[in-house]
Amino acid sequence: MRSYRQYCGLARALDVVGDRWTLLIIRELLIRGSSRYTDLRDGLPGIATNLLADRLNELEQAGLIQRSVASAGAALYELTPRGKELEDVIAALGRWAAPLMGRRSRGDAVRGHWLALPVQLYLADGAPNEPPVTLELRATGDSEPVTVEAANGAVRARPGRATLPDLVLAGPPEAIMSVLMGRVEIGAARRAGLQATGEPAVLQRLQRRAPNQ
Amino acid sequence: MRSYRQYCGLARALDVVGDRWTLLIIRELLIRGSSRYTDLRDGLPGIATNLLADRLNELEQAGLIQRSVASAGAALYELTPRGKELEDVIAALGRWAAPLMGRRSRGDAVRGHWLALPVQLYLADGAPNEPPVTLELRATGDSEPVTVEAANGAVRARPGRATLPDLVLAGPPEAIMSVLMGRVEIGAARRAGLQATGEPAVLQRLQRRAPNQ
DNA sequence: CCGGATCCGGGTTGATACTG
DNA sequence: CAGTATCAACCCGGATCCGG
Repeated sequence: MRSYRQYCGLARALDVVGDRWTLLIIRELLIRGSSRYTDLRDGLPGIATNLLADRLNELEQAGLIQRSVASAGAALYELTPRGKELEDVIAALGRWAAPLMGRRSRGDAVRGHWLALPVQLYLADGAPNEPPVTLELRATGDSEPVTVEAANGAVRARPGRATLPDLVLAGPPEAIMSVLMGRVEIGAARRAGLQATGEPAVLQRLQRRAPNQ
Repeated sequence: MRSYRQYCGLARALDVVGDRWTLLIIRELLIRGSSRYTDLRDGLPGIATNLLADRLNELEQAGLIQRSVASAGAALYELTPRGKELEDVIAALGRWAAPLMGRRSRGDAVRGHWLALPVQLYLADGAPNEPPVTLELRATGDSEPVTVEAANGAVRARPGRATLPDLVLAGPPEAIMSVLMGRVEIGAARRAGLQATGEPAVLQRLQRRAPNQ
C-alpha cells in the first residue's frame, strides 16, 4: 500500500496494517498460533494465493510475523510479540462489529475457529475457584470445532476438539454467536437450531455479568 | 470495497471501515466535530477529491456520518453516535502506533490538530480538585494550534487557539509528541527545538502516572 | 471559493493456471 | 504443499471541469 505520508499515529498504523486482507491474516495467526501456508489459505476464504504470499512477505518485513521451518520442511508462520500486540486493535474492531453480526447473508463463508474471537470478547471465568470446565463449539458447515477452557479465572479458546467437554453447543454459527454474546437464552436458541448437550450451567459461569448488546 | 463475505465480526467491520482513507476521515470528524468538505480535504493531505466524495457517500449509507446544511448553505458532515463508537478502534490503533512515531520522515504532512489524538491517549487530569488549566500546542509548519483543557478530572482537546493558556508548547510536532507521551522531559525537549512558555507544572498534572513507551 | 463530478493513466486485486 | 506467473477487472490518484 502507498503510505499516507502523514505524521499521525493512526496514519502510520494504517500504513502497516491498513492493506486489504492484512488484519484478517493477523486474525488467523492470533487464533491458530503458528500456521502453515495452506492453513492460512483455508482460514481466509476468498483470498488470492499471490496476495497471501505478498502480504506474508510484507508482514515479515514489518516485523509482525516470523517465518520458521518445521521439522518436515514445511514453512510455518507465527506472530512476533509486536504482531501479537494487534490483539487490542482486533478486539476493538470486533466489539464495534457486534451490531453487524445479526444474520448471516447467504454466501458468507464460515469457519468454526472464527468463534474463538467472540469467545475472548464476551466470555470470562466468573468462578475462578471452581474446578475447570470445558466447552466445545461446533458451527454447522465446518468440521473443525473450537474448544473453550475456563480455569483459575482465565478463559482460553483454541481450534480443535475437546476431550470430555462439559457442554457442547452445535448449530448455525449465528445461533452460537447470539448465545455467547448473551443476546439469547440457551432455551430460545434451540428454536434457532442450536443443540446443547451437557451441562448448561457452564454458560452461567462463562458469561460476563454485563451482557454486550 | 468488495465485501470479504465472511461471517466474522472483524471481517464485517472491515467491510465497512476497511477502505483506504475511511478511518482517516473518521479521525478528522472525531477531532474537529462537524466539518465542511474543504476542511476535511485540508485535514487529509493526499486524498483525491473524488475519493473523499465517494467515501462520504458510503459512510452516510453505512450510518456512520450525517450530512446537514449550515445556515449559509454549506454542507456539513458529522459523525452519528454509531460513527463515534469508532473512537475505541482509533484509540487502539493509535496506541499500537506509538513505537512508529519516533522520527518524522521528510515529506510527511503535518497538521496541528492531529495532536489531539495523542492528547486523548496519553494525558489525563491528575488533579481533579484544582482549578482548570489550559495548554496550547503549536506544531511548526501549521498555523492552527490545539487547545487542551483540563478541568474536574476530564481532559478535552479541540482545534483552535486558547484564551490565556497556562502553558504553550511550540515546536516540531515530534518534539511535542515525545513530551506528551512522557518519553522526554520538557527540559530535554528544548534541545530538540521545543519552546515552552508559561507554567511547566501543567504538564505534571496532565501526564498519566504510568508513562507510555 | 465551495462542493463536488468526470476523465484518464497506472497500480492493486482477484481468478486461474502452472511449477518445483 | 507452497508458492509464481499471467492477465483482466477494478480501484486509486491526479488533473480538469463545472454549477452555485
